[in-house]
Amino acid sequence: MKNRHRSVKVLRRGDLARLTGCNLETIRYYENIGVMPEPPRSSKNYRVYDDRHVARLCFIMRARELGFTLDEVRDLLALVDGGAQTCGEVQGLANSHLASVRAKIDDLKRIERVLSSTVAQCTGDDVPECPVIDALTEVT
Amino acid sequence: MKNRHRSVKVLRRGDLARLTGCNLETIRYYENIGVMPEPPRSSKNYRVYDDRHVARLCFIMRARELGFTLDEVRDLLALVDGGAQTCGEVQGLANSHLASVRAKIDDLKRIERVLSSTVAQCTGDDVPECPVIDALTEVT
DNA sequence: CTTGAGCCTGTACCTGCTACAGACCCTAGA
DNA sequence: TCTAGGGTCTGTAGCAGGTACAGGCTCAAG
Repeated sequence: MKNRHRSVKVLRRGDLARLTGCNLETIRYYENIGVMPEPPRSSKNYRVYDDRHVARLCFIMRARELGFTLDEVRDLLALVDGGAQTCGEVQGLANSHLASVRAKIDDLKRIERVLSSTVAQCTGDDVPECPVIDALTEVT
Repeated sequence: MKNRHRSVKVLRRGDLARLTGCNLETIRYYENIGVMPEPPRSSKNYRVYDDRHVARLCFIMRARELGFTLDEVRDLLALVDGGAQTCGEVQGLANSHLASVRAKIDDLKRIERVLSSTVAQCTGDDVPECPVIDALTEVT
């Protein structure tokens, strides 16, 4: 009730940041690179947001959490914005992203194997001989 | 035998790149950021490398392959260069790197689980309803 | 009336490279 | 001897995906 006597409370950039947990500057960055739309401005040139901006930013952040690149996010948004996106199209994007996630996991697992088996040979003593250094030095 | 009549064949930047498989420009970059030493120069100001540069660059590349950051590489090199590095010190660095590798794997596995279980619900049809979009849109 | 908070803009910084422009230098072939 | 082509040198800009700051407005509370 406390805002009844003046224009309805609008969301400014800081509000959007707080509501979504997004960094303040990142919001402007997303606008610059075109994944967030340019919002209307108040008379004092302040950005004015509404519920749909909140929803879109949440969408973007959720997609980023799932490891989609900003390019992929743009593709997803284009499909959604087109209104005529199909489950098949979205599934295609998600599947190719899934493949790259799995490739990264495999890479890291390989690294983990090499690293842990090497470290396991360490004595951990105050001696200069170290299997890790040997592994790095070897011209395998 | 073919170089006997002039000064011993020296390695230039391109040779070092070919021998190690490192990108030409990356060598200069590593020098700029201080992980490769500044090599001596020829009379015409060309960088002149030798075996030890080859060995050091291989060391760096191998560490990078194992996912060490350049900062971590710098630490490893400092220990090695110090001459008095101990197995315990190196093991410490390797172990903390290993922990971050494992953390990344866990992150990606979580992403993989969410993504694959969501995609599995897709019909893949030409319909606008899509579980992936729903998952991204939901204010969970 | 001042102080602090918020917003605006542009720009620089981060990691780990990669690529390019514009200048030299050197060697082999015609 | 000239020239074409490669190599090298320097500095700088670009990529992703942000983050952070300076310098200037505006606004509300005390």
